[in-house]
Amino acid sequence: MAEAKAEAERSGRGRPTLLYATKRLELAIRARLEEMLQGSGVTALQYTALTVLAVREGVTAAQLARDSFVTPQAMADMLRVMERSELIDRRPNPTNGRERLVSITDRGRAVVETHAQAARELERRMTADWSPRDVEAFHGALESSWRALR
Amino acid sequence: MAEAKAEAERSGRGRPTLLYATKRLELAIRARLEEMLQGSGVTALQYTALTVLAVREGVTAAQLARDSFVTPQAMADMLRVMERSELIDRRPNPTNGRERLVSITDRGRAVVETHAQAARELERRMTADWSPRDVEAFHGALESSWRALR
DNA sequence: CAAATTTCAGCTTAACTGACATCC
DNA sequence: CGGATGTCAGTTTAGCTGAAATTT
Repeated sequence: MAEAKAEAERSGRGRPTLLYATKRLELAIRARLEEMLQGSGVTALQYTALTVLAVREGVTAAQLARDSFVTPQAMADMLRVMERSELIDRRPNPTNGRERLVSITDRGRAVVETHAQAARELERRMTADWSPRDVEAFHGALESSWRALR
Repeated sequence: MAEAKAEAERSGRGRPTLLYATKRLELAIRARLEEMLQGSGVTALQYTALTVLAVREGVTAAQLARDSFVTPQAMADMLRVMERSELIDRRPNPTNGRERLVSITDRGRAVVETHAQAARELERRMTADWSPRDVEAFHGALESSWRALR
């Protein structure tokens, strides 16, 4: 057990692992997002999904599930709720009968825009005092490590 | 709605937001951690908590909850399960009767060590081809943005 | 047939809110 | 007393597994 402690010391004076540091940041973001969305009728998870769908038209639930590392069932659950709230709609793919393509609705877009200002503020708060280079590097690092785990 | 799309374009050709990029990475890490822990009897969440407790002796549940941005009740739930599995124990603080200090047990430490190799491999995979500088910068960025949201 | 997408059903876990006792 | 800690009870949500229908 002394070894575990020594290992931790060697790897940076008790600095949390990359794995934990990522989780911790995600939890903090979720907490702040939920504050921001108080009373809006959408959850932090739904809002995050909407920001993705706002720039990604006509994608299948299965593809979204793969991108997000959740099961198709979990994604279907979320989409069903969002469809009921008319934040998204799903239409059969004309060129592939079994697929249903997901799109954001005008109402979904309105939700995103209503909170866009606050969301940008949140990101700005996270990256206050960083250079544009640093922000760019952080973006790149998050994306690159995500891709490495696919 | 054309504005939302234009905004997205301007901010980087449909690049996901920092908020989503972080969540997506966290989900990917969790999925890989759970593969790694198959059959070990601990969840990804418990394992991550154990790695923290391995380098942080004698802390209260309330403090852990604050650090992790979860409610005290959620933390209590998790600790109760881990105590039952004898991964941690809790003893009254001699200098403060109401507090119960959490410590990792030898068994908890053994779990961490059993998977330390695989966890390091996971982190290495995330940061393959990065310079030590880049890894350090990523660590710093995760911690700094977490701190900015507290 | 094999593979992929979607859906249904049932379940477990992780979180929440609210209330309350306890202790400095 | 006020503030923090811890716990109990009940609920909700998010995720899972397993199984089946459908289509390419």
